[in-house]
Amino acid sequence: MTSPPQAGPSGAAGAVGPAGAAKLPRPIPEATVARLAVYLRMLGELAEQGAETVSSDELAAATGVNSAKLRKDLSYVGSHGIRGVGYEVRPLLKHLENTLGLTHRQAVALVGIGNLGHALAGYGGFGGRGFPVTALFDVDPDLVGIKINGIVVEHARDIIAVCRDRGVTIGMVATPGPAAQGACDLLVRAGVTCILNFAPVVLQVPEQVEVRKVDLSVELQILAFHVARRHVAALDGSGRGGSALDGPGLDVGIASRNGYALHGHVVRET
Amino acid sequence: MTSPPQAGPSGAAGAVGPAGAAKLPRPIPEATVARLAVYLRMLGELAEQGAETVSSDELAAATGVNSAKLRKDLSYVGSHGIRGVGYEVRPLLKHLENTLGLTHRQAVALVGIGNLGHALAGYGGFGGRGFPVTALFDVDPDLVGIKINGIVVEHARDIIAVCRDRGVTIGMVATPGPAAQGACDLLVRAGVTCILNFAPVVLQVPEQVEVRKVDLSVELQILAFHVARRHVAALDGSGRGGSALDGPGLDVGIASRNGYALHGHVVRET
DNA sequence: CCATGTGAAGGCCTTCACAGCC
DNA sequence: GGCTGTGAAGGCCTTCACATGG
Repeated sequence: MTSPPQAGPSGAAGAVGPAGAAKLPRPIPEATVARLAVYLRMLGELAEQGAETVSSDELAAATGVNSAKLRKDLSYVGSHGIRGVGYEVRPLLKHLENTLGLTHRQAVALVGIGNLGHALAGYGGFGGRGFPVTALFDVDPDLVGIKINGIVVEHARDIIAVCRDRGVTIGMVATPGPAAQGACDLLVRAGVTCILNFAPVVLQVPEQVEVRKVDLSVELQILAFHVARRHVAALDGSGRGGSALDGPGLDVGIASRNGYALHGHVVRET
Repeated sequence: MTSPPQAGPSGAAGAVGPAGAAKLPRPIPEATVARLAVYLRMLGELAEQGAETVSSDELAAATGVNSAKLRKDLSYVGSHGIRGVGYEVRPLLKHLENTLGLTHRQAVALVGIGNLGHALAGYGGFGGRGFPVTALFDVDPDLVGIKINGIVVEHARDIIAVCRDRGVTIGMVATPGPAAQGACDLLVRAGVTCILNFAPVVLQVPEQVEVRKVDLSVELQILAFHVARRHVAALDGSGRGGSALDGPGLDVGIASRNGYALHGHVVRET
């Protein structure tokens, strides 16, 4: 046993210099990596709108983070902002794509074509963002052989061969709970080192495999807790003292800071 | 600012819990709440297997966390384990259900019956866990009127009336990005205070509304980063595959080891 | 001037280690 | 003896505040 406690980022080794490499840039905090992807998307929208530059305040407001945090995040990737101006949209966009490893398309395999799996297979947003779903697997004879978005569903027993053949680098597990570990094992044996797990179980994986978990029931239960908490708080009748955050005088509301020109963006389904 | 740029990931103000009640001496950390739901599920499985008690080591291993963390988590909810033995499965299960506010079923509304929305609507796991999907909405005339799992899809213009009528307390937004804010606004006007957002945008909400975000593209991009990192590490520093663009000789490292991001990448507000 | 970049401070969370109890 | 419960220590991360520089 002793698999790393996976919960998002697993982790055992912090230092990324295994052998003798002497160069230590600044490691990028995990929390920062997650936000970089969000900045990236917003930068894409800004670029489509023709924006040349953005300030940290603008980009931070649009992505829902503190502007100091955004600047610090960008500093981790060696940002090149222009003082007094902001960041150049397109260069920054390219730079983040590089940092996140989005220079090459990553073939994705999906195991489990049930309710959720079917939706994931049909979701166009992945391919458009450089993550083409390249292989589909299930064990149900009624599913094996059908096509979804032009991809044939194959039997899960062929995971290893097919994934190797197509160069799959990322696996998604959307099977029922009891089947998830088996699917995961096959993906790992196929050489997949990053897995997105939708099944409600904790996957056991070798140390070098990264697992992230998306658990919809847990999300709802967390919200339920807050519903209950609100209910209790409401009985307390505390009248929310307005003391606005100590923001330096930018109390203008949403419109001015959030350009709201989301339209014109590629329509995707989620 | 009255509609604050959404706070950082999962940890702005950790204080969560009843203010005046004498029962819980300490507020429950947000991170703990998220894990309680995971413990709860595992306890359910253990109960089905007929287990009477579990030790913190066992439960921790099964849910992928450190056992000390688990004990501390349970201490926040005032647990009463038995020293030398462990925790009684069923009483603990009931206690966690109580704490998470799962004593009443929470009616859920889902806006956006596209690819993912359709899957969510048909996903049986919610109802079974106390979150019956009670209302479905879309604007597409081809969808309005059809039934999914016995629920009729209604037009999004009726969100306010229908949600109020059916006592919806939790909303899920699975629309395309540009439509998400509008859907969110209607839910809020209907009195919904907790929203699970699958759309790739940052929702602007009043302060008392809680939003959690599930962003599948971001999840994949985070994994892509780890693929790239592994690739670099595997090359042992000798050469970096011709990715020209970046500034300093940064080779991507990663800092954190402890699972902050639990399931999915999640944004909390309030 | 204005916005970036960053040391420093503070907060939340995790982990350790052991006292306490069954 | 075994396991829970918890103070204390340490780590990451966020936030502040201001020096820096176009």
